[in-house]
Amino acid sequence: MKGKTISEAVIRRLPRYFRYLEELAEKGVERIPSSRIASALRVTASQVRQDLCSFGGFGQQGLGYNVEMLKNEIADILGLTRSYNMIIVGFGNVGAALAGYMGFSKEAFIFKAAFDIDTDKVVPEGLKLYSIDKIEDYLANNQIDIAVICTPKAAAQSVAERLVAAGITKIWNFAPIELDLPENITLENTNMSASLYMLTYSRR
Amino acid sequence: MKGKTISEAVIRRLPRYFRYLEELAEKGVERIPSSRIASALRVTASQVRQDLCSFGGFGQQGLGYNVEMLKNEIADILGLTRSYNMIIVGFGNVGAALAGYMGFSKEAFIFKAAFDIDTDKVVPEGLKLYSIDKIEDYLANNQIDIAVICTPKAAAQSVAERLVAAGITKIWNFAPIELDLPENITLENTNMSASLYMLTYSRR
DNA sequence: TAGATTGTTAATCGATTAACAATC
DNA sequence: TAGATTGTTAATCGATTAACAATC
Repeated sequence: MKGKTISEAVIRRLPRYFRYLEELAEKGVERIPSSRIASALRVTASQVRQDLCSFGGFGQQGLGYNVEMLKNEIADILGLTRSYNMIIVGFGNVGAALAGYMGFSKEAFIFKAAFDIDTDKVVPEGLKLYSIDKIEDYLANNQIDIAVICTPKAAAQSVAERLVAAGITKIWNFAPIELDLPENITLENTNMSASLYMLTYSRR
Repeated sequence: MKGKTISEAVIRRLPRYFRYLEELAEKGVERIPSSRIASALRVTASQVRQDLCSFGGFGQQGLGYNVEMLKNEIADILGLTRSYNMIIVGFGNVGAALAGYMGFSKEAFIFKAAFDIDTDKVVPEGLKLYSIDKIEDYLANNQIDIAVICTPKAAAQSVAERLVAAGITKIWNFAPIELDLPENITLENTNMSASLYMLTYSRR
């Protein structure tokens, strides 16, 4: 399977493998068989092997996988070996929560600035808050990798277009709307309501 | 296709249809063909028809779908015709953001109480903050549908177990850990880091 | 009626699972 | 060596797309 492009389905599982491998590494586990990864993440051992094999097998027959090696390999595939400068557009509840969220790797994801209509809002130490008018100015003078849109629905599309025009290629959208952007933009949507609906929908 | 169980893949798309139909309804659009839904959501018309047909066709040949009717039908399937009482466990950045988030339907999702170790935190009007020790007490005396876990990683599993023991069956987990819970619990995970990794991973 | 568009079946495509030879 | 476990191929399963008759 080496050399083939990795499917979206596999990529979506990589963060879970990664998180689990981090835990194992912390605990000092050195080797792990696919069967244990599988039971921890509630998938099949076959799928684990198929997934890991798709980007080049790092296991050893009879011994399983080297935790540290596999973790590093996945980090590399996910692009976690470098750091990313980020800005937040729309500093309401969601924007503020992200800026203060402790779950992100502090070294890998650096919140540089936030933009809002109201520039009097309180921001965490180290983060700068600018008027939303200043987006273009700021992006012309600062190298930013990822923009996070946390504006209300009505503002999101126009903000997104401004970001794209200013050279942003990776957008994380929290506004509850389908953004219409060029093909070359990498867009990730986090739809809070949709997640909640998965709980209100009763299976079976 | 009527009568068959609706697949997970279809269910995951329903919130997007729903959101789009809400927009159309607001604009006063009365009928819409599958082709237009498809282009708005960037899926195929065939898939839209297949999806909608899977829970009983509500379209009319030659005329498309009645927006209001379809919206109500999807709301019904997603369980949005009633309201849900919710509690938040762990009132840090994420918990506070959810409590203040304006994107949820205020009528359908009602945040009743929050629980934290620190009971001196500021909470929005109408929400009560209790010590985390009071969870069992509270749940014995209040009918709660959904519990949201926003604690740090280390506390999440034990909090989840306490919630389940106290009768909670629907859990929305924001803590960055795989919770191990009984089969009958409906669990929805929102993994912020995973979403971000989808942006750092470079396609193509 | 003619045109549009659904509902649904069949064909295709992709992803998951099973199986097992290779090998540590 | 014997046991364990991978890498990988083949089989299965499910989801998406295509096609078109039915019908508004």
